[in-house]
Amino acid sequence: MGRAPCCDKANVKKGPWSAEEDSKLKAFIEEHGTGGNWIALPQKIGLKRCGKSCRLRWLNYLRPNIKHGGFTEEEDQIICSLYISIGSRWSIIAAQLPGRTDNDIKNYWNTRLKKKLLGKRREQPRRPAHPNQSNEEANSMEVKSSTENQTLSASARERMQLHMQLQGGLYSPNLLNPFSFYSSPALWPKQYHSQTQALSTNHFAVNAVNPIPVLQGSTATKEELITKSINANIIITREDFLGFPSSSSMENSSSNLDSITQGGIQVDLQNLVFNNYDPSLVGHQLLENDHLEELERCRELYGSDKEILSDHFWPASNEMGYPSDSASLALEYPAAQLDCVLRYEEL
DNA sequence: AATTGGCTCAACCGCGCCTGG
DNA sequence: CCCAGGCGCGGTTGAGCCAAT
Repeated sequence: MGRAPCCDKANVKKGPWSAEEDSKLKAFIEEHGTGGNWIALPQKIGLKRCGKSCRLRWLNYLRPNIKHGGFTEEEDQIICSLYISIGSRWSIIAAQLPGRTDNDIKNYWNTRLKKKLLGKRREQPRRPAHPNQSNEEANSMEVKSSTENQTLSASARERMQLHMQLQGGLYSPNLLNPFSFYSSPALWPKQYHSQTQALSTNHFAVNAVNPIPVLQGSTATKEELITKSINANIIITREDFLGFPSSSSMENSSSNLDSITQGGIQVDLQNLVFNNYDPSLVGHQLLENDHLEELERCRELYGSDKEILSDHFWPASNEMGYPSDSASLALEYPAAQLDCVLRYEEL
């Protein structure tokens, strides 16, 4: 048995809203509010519309201070960075862009921004991964890579592709690394600056000995945690976030630290989202020296097999509750596998 | 001038999550 | 604990517009 429909579909008007319907809905909500029940709202106003349709119309079009079109370069960068970090969580992305709706951002991404970013890639040959590798070899690797990517979801492929492209610096100097946005306060929207104090003290206990009780004690929803973690990644250092420096970050210069912390942010975020945050496992273990040695041995033994590499360089996936097989790992954590491959290519 | 194909975006749909009884 | 109703989200659709042919 299927779910009961939210309204009487036969007696409900569908399609574009008329000016009269708009003004009725707007006037009512401005005077009385939604009353906490969208389903009952259309009857109260005398509109032959589904409650969900009213909600959508209000949120996406009639609500005050809504902006349509005219996305700025800064907004492009925020959308791109967040999409790479968290994927198509449009409502969370929209929450970072005042006046923008999730629907608007989703449409903008699907119709323009994605093409703007990914389109550039086709225009240029891939940069060889090794100094002695020809462009032809690099391009043939890309074809192989795109075949392998068939096992990933469309979204995962897209994010990997974007990540790789931006690593190559083909779009904007500000996005040489997609997370350069996070480490560049000049690019942050204004509200981040005002939120800094509240977020760092209320939710992540800067320099706390152990951040876990803070997270566990939080009453925030999963979505709020994601949003806050994004903000937290922007406004506090990894050291602040963990309460202690990771072994990797202690050993590295600031330039190295950037790539380490920025890559690790994705891991941190996933841990947080999936409620299995374990500071002992955070810190991009593949960058530890012993793993680098193991990576080199692996390269000699297996060549460039991505699956094997990700198996070797995500050894703690079981303990952390991640999927144990690399296909699932790649599907759910494309950034993790991508990092394995990118790191391999650097060697 | 007519046709066609691509693009945009408002709106719809289905489903998972949350909450209150 | 269970269930029903409502909410909110992400994916998809299709009408309208516009440029190219």
